[in-house]
Amino acid sequence: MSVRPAATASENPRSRKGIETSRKGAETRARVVEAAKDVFEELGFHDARVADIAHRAGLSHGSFYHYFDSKEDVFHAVAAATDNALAAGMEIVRDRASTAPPSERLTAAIRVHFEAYRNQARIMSVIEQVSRHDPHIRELWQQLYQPHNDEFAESIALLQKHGLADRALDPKIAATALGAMTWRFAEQWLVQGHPEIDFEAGLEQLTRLFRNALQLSDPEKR
Amino acid sequence: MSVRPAATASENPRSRKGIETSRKGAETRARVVEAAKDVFEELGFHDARVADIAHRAGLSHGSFYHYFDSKEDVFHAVAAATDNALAAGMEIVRDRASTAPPSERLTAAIRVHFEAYRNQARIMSVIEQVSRHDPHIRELWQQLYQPHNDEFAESIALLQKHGLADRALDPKIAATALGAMTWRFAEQWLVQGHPEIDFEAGLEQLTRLFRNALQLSDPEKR
Amino acid sequence: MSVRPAATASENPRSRKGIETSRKGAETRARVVEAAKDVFEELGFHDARVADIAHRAGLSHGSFYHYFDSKEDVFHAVAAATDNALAAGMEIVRDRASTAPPSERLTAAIRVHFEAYRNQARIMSVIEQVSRHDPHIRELWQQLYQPHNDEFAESIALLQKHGLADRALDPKIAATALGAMTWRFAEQWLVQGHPEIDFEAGLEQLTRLFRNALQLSDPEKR
Amino acid sequence: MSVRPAATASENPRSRKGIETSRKGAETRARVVEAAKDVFEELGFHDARVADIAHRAGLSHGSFYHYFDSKEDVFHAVAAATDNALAAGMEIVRDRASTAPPSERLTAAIRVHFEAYRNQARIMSVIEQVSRHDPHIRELWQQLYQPHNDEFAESIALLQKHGLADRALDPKIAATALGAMTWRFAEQWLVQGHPEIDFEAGLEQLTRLFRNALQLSDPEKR
DNA sequence: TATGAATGAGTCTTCATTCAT
DNA sequence: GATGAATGAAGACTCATTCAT
Repeated sequence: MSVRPAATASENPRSRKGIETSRKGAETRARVVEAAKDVFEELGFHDARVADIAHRAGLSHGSFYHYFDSKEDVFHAVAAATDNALAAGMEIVRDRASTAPPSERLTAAIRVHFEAYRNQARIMSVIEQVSRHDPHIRELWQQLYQPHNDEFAESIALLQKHGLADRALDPKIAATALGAMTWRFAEQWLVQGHPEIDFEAGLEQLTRLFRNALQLSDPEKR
Repeated sequence: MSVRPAATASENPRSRKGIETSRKGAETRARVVEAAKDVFEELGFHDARVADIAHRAGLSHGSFYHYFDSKEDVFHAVAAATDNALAAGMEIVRDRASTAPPSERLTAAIRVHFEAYRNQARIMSVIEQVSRHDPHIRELWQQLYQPHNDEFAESIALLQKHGLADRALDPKIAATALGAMTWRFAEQWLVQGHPEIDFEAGLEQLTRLFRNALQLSDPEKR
Repeated sequence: MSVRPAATASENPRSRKGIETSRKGAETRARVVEAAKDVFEELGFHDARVADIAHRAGLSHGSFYHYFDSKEDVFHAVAAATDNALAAGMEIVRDRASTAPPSERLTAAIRVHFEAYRNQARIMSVIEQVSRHDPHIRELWQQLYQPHNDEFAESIALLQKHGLADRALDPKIAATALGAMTWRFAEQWLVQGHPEIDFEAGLEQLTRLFRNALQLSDPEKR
Repeated sequence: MSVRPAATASENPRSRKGIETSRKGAETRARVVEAAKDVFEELGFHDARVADIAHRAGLSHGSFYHYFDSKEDVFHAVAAATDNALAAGMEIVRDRASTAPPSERLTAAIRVHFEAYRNQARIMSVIEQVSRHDPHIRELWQQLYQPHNDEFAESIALLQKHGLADRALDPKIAATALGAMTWRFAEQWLVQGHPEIDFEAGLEQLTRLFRNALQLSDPEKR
């Protein structure tokens, strides 16, 4: 499922940048990416100025261009980093998932997702916005999101086959709709702080809505 | 629940602009709002230029400022108009709803929502983006959205009281999460065209997910 | 022979600029072109800044872009204007030429050329430089220059046919080489001021070199 | 006539740069000059970046400044090298010239000139451009060109005195004008590839134009 | 010698907004 | 009401050059 290709692409921009990089250079570059993430989170993409980013990275205005070709370019790097961070979280579910019963797997998956989201929430909100106008970001995003959606759809289909989930549901649509719920709810809850409920309570409610929606029943309960 | 009439939107309804609004002036103003909506849908808020809007309205660059104080100002007018259009749709549900059984009311509500969304989908996507950085828009948006959410939460609570819905759900959270699902799914489906399913099929699946999630049972079925 | 197409092209840039232009606007635009010509003559293309041009036209920095898309764009306008000015000069020769004997025609043509050049010399020097890196300018230039060269070659061929010019010369090559002499000598003489001789003396010498080179003999002298 | 040795070109031959020039250092320096020549030929002076030159020389960006003080500085070195290459060609004519009859000497001189030009044509075109704005280059160029022009003028005067050339010509002006022809024609022909004729044919025509222009007659033909 | 990180002045360009007519 | 000319602040980006290692 790895998203490497896209990530790599934005690390080797087409320009001469970074062909030969010293340790110090790599560190500075990382500092710039972090600074960019902070600034984008605070101001959004459009209102963020390259000068802000450079300044926060403790760098002169011009030095920014030693590392990135443009504001878009850093943004791609930030998105790729976020992408990687989230992907790492997702992997975990996959492994743990194999043996456990469906409802436990679901619970685990939702928890992992929200825990990952909690750390990346603000920047992801920005990424989503930008992806509407930047095909490159959109593609990067699809590459991360799509596999999970497909996998989720397959899980639903499997459960239906075993009589453990509502057979009237179209797996693809259900996966998309429930994914939409998770994603959007996470943004409202964790970024905009509404509703004001504690983490465990939110998780529990979300999980229950999921189970209900799929009419999920565990095998041993039969 | 009422959402303020359109006049509210442009902040200073009787400000410098439009003190003496002739018939022709009102028509031109309306043309500008429409043009603005088109342009915002195409380019988003930031990339839309006042010149684009004026041009599409068949107006000179400078004349734009006879009608609106700024780009923000037109945007508010556009948002208010959208707001009104959606609110009108919502009213209908309310009236029809009183006598019908819960599941029918839900079905009707979801249909109305998606039908309204279908026409306003693109501009709403833009409005959502802008609302993240524009408190005025955010407030406007809250004024529309919150009442529905509250109403929805109350309905859920009522159903729970009558034993017609899953009592383990927190009405507020459930209302928010299911609202998030509807909203986000509508955007993916109707704006981005994914998944590619026909309108009735999408409606049917969404409705079923809703019913399942709430564990909704109709009174007569008991 | 008119070079209108190219000239027109640079007057209707692809952008929205100048679609509707008032009298005042046209005047300002003309002032910008003149200012640009002055600045380019003084500093050359690369060292000329848009700010210089705007300032010399008595215009704010940003207003420049009301009339032209870029520095390149004004340059094209300047080149087109020069092109037109020279072309007008050339026309004259054509008319007068028909009846006069060859040597007189030659004398007249050389005089006209140098008189035209004298006024446009500096800017033409710049245009020549730019044309090496700007295909658009190069083409514009070719459109002016080529027809004259062809016409000159035809004249030589005709004279050869009548036994009035050295038959061992290849008309095309001779036309090109003598054109090169005229052009380059004019630049050294009229732009760089070397050698320091008066206008009539220079003209007389150049004319003699031309006549000698072609071994031109007038019909009546036979 | 001698043109200053290459050292002159880089202004401060024993300045900060190259105080202790090792064998390796000298080689690298030569590589930079060659790289610079290539880049200048391709992009012209203004569009050539120091980074390009360093890169083509297989050198790091910063190392460039071990060898040259500035972009101007390398350019001077390149110009000096070209100057030397051409001067070498010219010497040959001088030696061979003394005994041969005028027309043969002319033929030889033109051939040598074009053969030299053929190899240096592109860079010379750039040098000419730069010399318009760089007094140092202009002077360097004068130092090469002027002596030849003077020598040529003297030759013409001598021929006139012996009745072997058109006495109505001013030797200085004729030398300048014919030099202009040679120079400019060479550029059009050898750099821009127009007209498309083979080397010998071009040479033959040019030579004939020269002879005609001067009304050159060989002594033995008298 | 060599490297590449860092600098910052210099320019172009965009665009919302104002204003005289 | 309408026009389009004019403004100027804001910001992105380039590149020659310096410097610590």
